[in-house]
Amino acid sequence: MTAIKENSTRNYNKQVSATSCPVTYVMNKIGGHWKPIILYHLSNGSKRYSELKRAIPQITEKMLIQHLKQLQEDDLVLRTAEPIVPPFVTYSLTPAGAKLQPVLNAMAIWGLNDMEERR
Amino acid sequence: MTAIKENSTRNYNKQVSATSCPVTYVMNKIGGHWKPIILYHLSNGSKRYSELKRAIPQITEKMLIQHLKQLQEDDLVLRTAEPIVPPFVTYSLTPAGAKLQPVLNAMAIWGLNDMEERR
DNA sequence: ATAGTTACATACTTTGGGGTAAGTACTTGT
DNA sequence: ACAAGTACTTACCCCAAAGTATGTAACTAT
Repeated sequence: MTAIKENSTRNYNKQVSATSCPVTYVMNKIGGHWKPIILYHLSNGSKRYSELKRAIPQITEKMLIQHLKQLQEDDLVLRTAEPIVPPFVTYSLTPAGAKLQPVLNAMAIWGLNDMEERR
Repeated sequence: MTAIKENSTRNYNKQVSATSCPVTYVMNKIGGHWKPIILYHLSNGSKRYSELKRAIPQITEKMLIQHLKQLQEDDLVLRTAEPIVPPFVTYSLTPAGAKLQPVLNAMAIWGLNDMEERR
């Protein structure tokens, strides 16, 4: 999953910003084209991998699992796999992921309002 | 300021996400390593270019004006130049930029709480 | 036997954000 | 004459995120 070059200025600055600026810290967790959209779809209850895929048609499978993995690592999303075949894997929000909802809502409200005003 | 290739899938998806997902819309405006930090420093009142530069020592001048320009284009920040020499340019938050403050606060609060919990 | 389903994995390429370094115009202080 | 300050600009490079394409295991239904 894309190895990072630890000793680049870019990466260094990112670390610094993330630890010193809580807003950047949040954006590192929910940034990326698809993460907010994934979180949105999971906010209406847990979904299977294939359900998410169908719900977000433009996303490629690579991007979908990549972001799902990152969201798991950040403890925002929980993966539950039933050991049957064909596989049955569901994704749901963790408590931390659920606590993020008001923040996402606040952002969405500002965004919608701003889009409205600039029309 | 880094020309964009309009007809790339990447850029297309970004546009789509930004117009269909209000959260992504917001992140396009406040994303980037330095934008939240710049907005934070402006939230305590307007600042000169050189004051911002000194307040954020790690940022390069290129990044600083680049982000300031984008923030102006997004109508979050207002540039006021007095026609004297040496130049006297101040940056301040627009009403839209000020309205963003509660959102940034909500993000910061979640971020700080999350950082705390994972220690 | 073979086609389909599910949930991935992996190699390769592209590109846009970010960093480095240097230069500019205009004036004031020494 | 020249150094210093202010607010930029410009050319160039690097790399990590995103996209493209293809493959895989294990089982079921026809």
